[in-house]
Amino acid sequence: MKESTFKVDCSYCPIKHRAVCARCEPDELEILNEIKYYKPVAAGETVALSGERVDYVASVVSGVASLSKSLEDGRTQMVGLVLPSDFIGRPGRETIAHDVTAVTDLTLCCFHRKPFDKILEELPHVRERLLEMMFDEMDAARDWMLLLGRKTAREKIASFLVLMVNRSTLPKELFIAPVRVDLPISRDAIANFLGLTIETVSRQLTALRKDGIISLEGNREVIIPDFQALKDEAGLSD
Amino acid sequence: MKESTFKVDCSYCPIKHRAVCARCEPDELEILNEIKYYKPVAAGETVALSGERVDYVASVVSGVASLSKSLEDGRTQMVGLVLPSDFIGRPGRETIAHDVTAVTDLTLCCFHRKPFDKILEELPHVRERLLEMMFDEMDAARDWMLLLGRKTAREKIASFLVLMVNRSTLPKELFIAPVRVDLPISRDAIANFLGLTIETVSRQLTALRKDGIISLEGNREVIIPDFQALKDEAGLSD
DNA sequence: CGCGTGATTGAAATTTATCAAATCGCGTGG
DNA sequence: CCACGCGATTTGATAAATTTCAATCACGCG
Repeated sequence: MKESTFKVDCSYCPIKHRAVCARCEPDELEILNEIKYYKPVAAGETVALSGERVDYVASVVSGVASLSKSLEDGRTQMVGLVLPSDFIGRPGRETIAHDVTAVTDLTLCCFHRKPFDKILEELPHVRERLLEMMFDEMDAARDWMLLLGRKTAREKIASFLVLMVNRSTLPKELFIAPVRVDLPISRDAIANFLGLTIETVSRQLTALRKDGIISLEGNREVIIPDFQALKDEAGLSD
Repeated sequence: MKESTFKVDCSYCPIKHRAVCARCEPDELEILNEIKYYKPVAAGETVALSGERVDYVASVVSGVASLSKSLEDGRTQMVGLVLPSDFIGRPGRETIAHDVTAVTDLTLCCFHRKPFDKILEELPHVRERLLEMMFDEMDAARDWMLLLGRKTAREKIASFLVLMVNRSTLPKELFIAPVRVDLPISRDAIANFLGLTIETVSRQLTALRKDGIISLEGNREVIIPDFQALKDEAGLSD
């Protein structure tokens, strides 16, 4: 695989305030800048497979990726939804334990593993920010476990929609009903996210529509007339 | 809450090789030692509730604790099983997002939040080790999500038993069949761990027993004549 | 305009939960 | 040392939720 890679000035970076480099001083940024390279990935492409050796870690600059794990018979569960500014990879370890797939077209800001490991030792602000991001991810994972283990199909769908709204809509926009969300992933991916089948996802979406909680426009757009009503369906905690 | 707290010399610490302080130099240990205090917690007691302010973080020295989250109607999902050497709490944040309960009698090695936050900034080896532990926890959480979202009840039980064996048995002991494990938690806790009901847990244990995969001795002891056979039931990946 | 992929709908099967009752394990007091 | 009692566990019958299998529908594209 020899795709075109390139480099872009950090000062224009859309994720500079939230990514792993967010806390860096200019001189630290310069050091990171030297080892970084951009890498585009087309939607649907596999970034890495479970067990594979990956010689870089990366920040997602734009696009959506998914992390997933599978059983031998093909059942798969998404275990991470990776949005812009999120970090991919594990410093200090060569292999990964899950598949990474580009859900949409993706731009990665990659760092070769070796130099990045060294940077982690030398730049406290990177290590600090990475630790904080891991804690946030852990909190999200725990919410997700509650969803997977205990929520009903309807609650799962509602929770998912609430999550999508929270991630894509500015807080103040929530006061102007109705809210619109664009789903970044297919029904199949939603099913893998929620531990359901495609059919159940579809059925629950129509059920919510028939109950007036949402309306659907095309396959990827959801309109929510009353966000609170949707949250009530989600079993709270989101 | 005014329990007896006390302090113990780090050199006798049973978890010194795996805890958050594992990488510390003697002088770093000394700094940690100054702010630490031991705290015993009785089995069944609540260590902290979701949303509560907690003014310390801690390592588990001995015993087992659980992290769990609940929906308003009482459905509960365990989101973490905390064993000796594991770390509890989130530096840099005052409140926690899940309940923490002592499953067995517990000894905690606590650090007041404020000084610990400062130590995180000053002692690179603590920060480094904590980051590594978080990555491990994240990996475990992702395996757990696959289990919750996609495994059948039987596979969940088998996976749980495999996990218990791996955590409590030395690798070389696995070659000497049969393997014995002591379950650290009740059926109810197992159900909360696996996203099942008590009844299903009980039924699947009986089913595995009838199929000759395990045998049960009392309520807390499991004997596994053929560990590989059990792993086969777990759907691998564990 | 037909094809193909993704989504929806329907009917039946399966898994797991729920409700109810019996039994077990174990510590306690006689 | 043993009967008693209580909580934990197991077992049974039934109900509910979700999956599975099958068919149809919708829409973008060549």
